[in-house]
Amino acid sequence: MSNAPTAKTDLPPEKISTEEKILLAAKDVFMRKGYAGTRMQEVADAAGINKAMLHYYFRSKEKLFRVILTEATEIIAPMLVRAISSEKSVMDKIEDLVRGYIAILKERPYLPLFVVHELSQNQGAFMRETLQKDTQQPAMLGFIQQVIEEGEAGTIRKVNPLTLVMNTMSMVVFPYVARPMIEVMTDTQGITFDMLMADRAEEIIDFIHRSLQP
Amino acid sequence: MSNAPTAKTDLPPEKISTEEKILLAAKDVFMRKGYAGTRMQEVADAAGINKAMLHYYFRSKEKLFRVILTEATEIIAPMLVRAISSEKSVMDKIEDLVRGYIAILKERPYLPLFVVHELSQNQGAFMRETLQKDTQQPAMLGFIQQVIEEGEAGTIRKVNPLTLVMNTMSMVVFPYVARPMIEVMTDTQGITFDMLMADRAEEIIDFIHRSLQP
DNA sequence: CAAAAATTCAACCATCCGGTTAAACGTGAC
DNA sequence: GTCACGTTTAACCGGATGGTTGAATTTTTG
Repeated sequence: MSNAPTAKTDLPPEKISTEEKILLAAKDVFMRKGYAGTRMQEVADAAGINKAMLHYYFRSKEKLFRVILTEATEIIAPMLVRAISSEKSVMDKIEDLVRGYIAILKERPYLPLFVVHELSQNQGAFMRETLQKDTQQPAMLGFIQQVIEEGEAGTIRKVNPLTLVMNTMSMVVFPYVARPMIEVMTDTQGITFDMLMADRAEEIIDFIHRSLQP
Repeated sequence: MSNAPTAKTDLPPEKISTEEKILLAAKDVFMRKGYAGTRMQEVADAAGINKAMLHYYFRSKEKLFRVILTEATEIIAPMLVRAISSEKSVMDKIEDLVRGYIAILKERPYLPLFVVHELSQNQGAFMRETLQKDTQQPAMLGFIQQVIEEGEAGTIRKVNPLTLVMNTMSMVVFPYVARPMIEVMTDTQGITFDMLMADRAEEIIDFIHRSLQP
């Protein structure tokens, strides 16, 4: 699982290692099909290699899956923490949070559904601890405190901090989770998902901003 | 797949037919594990019957699954349509929508994640058409029109109707989809999911109400 | 009650699937 | 060249899994 082969994959510009090909293919298939729905053969085909190679680089389906899921969760939690750890006002932090997440989700639309689905299975059990550490930092407590303080100072209205965070995350993430359903409901009307999402960040920010008026 | 057996399942109060036992068990297992993650043996065990019975009543795993998924989607779409088909104001319809959905979700917390996950697989392809019919009724167009009219009349502020619906649905449904993650993030702080959800309906209504002020 | 129909079960089958093996291939070091 | 090492492949293995069968049992019907 270590050396970089130079093998026959000699696309002149990029020499992408077998290990990387596997990782890329596995990410794609696992994200779309989930752990249970993924067949090792399909990953091998997607990577353009033999099935045995998967077991050569990663010892088992579960090991390979863990790499992918860990990578996925390492994108989610830090983004939240980063946004609320700055020195800005509550509303500015919310703006950073909304814009940051939506930018990430535009690149990785399958990510939330994947993480949530696997976390609800025993498959995801192993990363609960990691996720807890990431999200239970002083940053979160500090933000909760800040929401209360600004509420009392009158910068924003008094609001339950957890409700605020939950509402924000809901509006940002849910459309990507519900994407298959949204597409079913709109695609006969000439509306594409991307059209709906084009100004989503600003719409959400406006919605929250109005709702936080003192 | 028709007659009601009186068999040995003689629990004095309720005589629940084998077919119903299967349906109940299948609902439970499919909802938690998804199609790919479900084993017919597990369904049989959960129903307290032999595996061959499943194939006697429903011919295959897929047939059984379709019954469950169809049932699930027949809960979701009509609720939306019903709420927005009344003669009430926009804000009152939103209130009905929020309270109605949350009542349903408290009974069936796995439902959204299940539907969305399967819909994103080819497994769910067969019911796209059904879902389209349900959600593209005149009711939706009427509601969109009403939001625009009330915006011009000044009852509420001018707002993109689709954004309003999407924000509402997001805040209502997302916590149930993200439940595994929310529980990971809060369970060390003595906060339970039910505590978070206790006043959720009223919090959402308040949030939307404030955001719709002209 | 006896024949017919519906229901239940244990055992079995074919296929799929994750994983293994052993041999072949390529490449860099000496 | 050739030895050693990392890499690749085809063939194979055993267990899990969806599905089948035929006989036994129970319920319904005349």
